[in-house]
Parts: sequence; C-alpha cells; structure tokens
Amino acid sequence: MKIATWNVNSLKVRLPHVLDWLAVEQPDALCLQETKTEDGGFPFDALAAAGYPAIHNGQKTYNGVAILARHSVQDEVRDLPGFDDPQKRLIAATVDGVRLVCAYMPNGQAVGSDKYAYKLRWLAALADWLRAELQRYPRLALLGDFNIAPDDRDVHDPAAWQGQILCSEPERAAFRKFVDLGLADAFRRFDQPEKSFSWWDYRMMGFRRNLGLRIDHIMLSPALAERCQACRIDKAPRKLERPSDHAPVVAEIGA
DNA sequence: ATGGCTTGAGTGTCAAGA
Repeated sequence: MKIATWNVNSLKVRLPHVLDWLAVEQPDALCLQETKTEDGGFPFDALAAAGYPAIHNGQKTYNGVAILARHSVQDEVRDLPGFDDPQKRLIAATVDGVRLVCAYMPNGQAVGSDKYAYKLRWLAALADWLRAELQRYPRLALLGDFNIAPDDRDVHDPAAWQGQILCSEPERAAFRKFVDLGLADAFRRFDQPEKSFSWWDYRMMGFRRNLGLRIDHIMLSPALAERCQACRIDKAPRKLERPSDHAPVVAEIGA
C-alpha cells in the first residue's frame, strides 16, 4: 500500500499538478492540506474521473483537508473530536483497513503569540484523541503538514532557527508525544540524504538554494511501521511552474 | 533590515503562511 501527504497551498491552483502526480505515482491514498476552498469549489468530479474519489473538510480561503483514495473509505471523521475549532484542519477515514488521519497542524506564527498558544493546545488535543484512536485502529497512519521540524537535521540552518517557530522546544515536545504514543516517523526509519526537506520558502530562491525545513511527515503505528518498506520526499513537483511550497511525502507499506 | 513570494478576497491592499 502506498500512502502520501501533500500541502498543495490551494487546490484550485494546484489541481493540474495533483492530477499529474497521481497518474505518475498511483498511490492508494493521498492526503491533502490547504485546499483553501469550500466543498463547492472542490474538484470532486475531476478527481473521481482520475480514479480518486475524495472526501473533503474545507472552508473558504484558509485551511481545508482532503483524503483521495482509489477504493472506498469508511468511518469518516471531520475535525478534531473534543476540540472546539472553526478551522478545518483534520479529516480521517479508513482505507483498505488502514486508519488515515490527515492533519494540517497550526503554523503558530511566532513563539509566544496567541496563534502559538492555539497551536500547542491543538497539538495536545490531537495527542489525546490519537491515544483513543490507536486503541480502536491498531493500523493507523498520521499524515500531514505538522508545521514542526522535529530535529536540527530537519532544518537548513539550525542556529538561525533555534527556538523559533516550527523548531521551538514545546513544539518538538509535542512531536515526541506522538512518538511516545507509539507513532514512528516513517522517513527516519530509512537512510536518507542529508539536508532532506519538505518545504522551501518561495522567497530568496529558497528551493534552488535548498533552504528548507522538513515539516511534512508520515507517522506510523507499530503494526504499520514494521511493514513500512520505504519513505521518501518527492521533490519533482516543487520544480514545476507555479509549484506548491511543499513537496509530497510518500510511504510504502507491505501487505 | 522582520523584508524577500504566493494565495485568496476582491478591485484596495491586506492577512496569512512558515
């Protein structure tokens, strides 16, 4: 089974890239973040015609998450249970017996800001809910834009970013909480090139200079992690005209 | 130097991203 996550930074703009990528990679499921549209603007028909019926939890302008899957999905959940939140940041469903949790975790803007406090509360609520969800679904994958670089090796310039948003210790502690729940960072289960990142700033030629961060992740429960055969970041779509600032992350899991 | 691009909303120019 091949699963993937991609922050597309507006699905209206990026639909051609997504359709091309699905045709090449043919994942069993693709989790999207930042669709930036309500259901009325979501390309359900184009995706279904490409072989990927979708479920979507969207809103106007900001946020918005979707799961595209080749086969039917069951037991859909929208929004983070137990956390009152108008922002559309979570959708979950079961695909081929695997529980997929697709999350667009808050950015946090700046350490100490109101948005940072919201981010930490959101992450804590996600961990609380995941504890129960893992009991129900031992085969579980948490995929998405975490907006956390878990380690200094996930940062192009660790000294400049030290203690900054996406890298602060409370954010990294929240990531370790997921690890403590039994979720493994699929990417780090394999040898990887140094300076592997999943996001590059649009400004300052960030991509060409590889000034990036690894903030998009696939985390796997023990039952899936032991069957995981590969995990990689696909930089190809970031090289296209009008790219998303994020690259897809892909994991392959054996039967 | 707290900027630099990109998007959506909306037709001014700003909020937000990371």
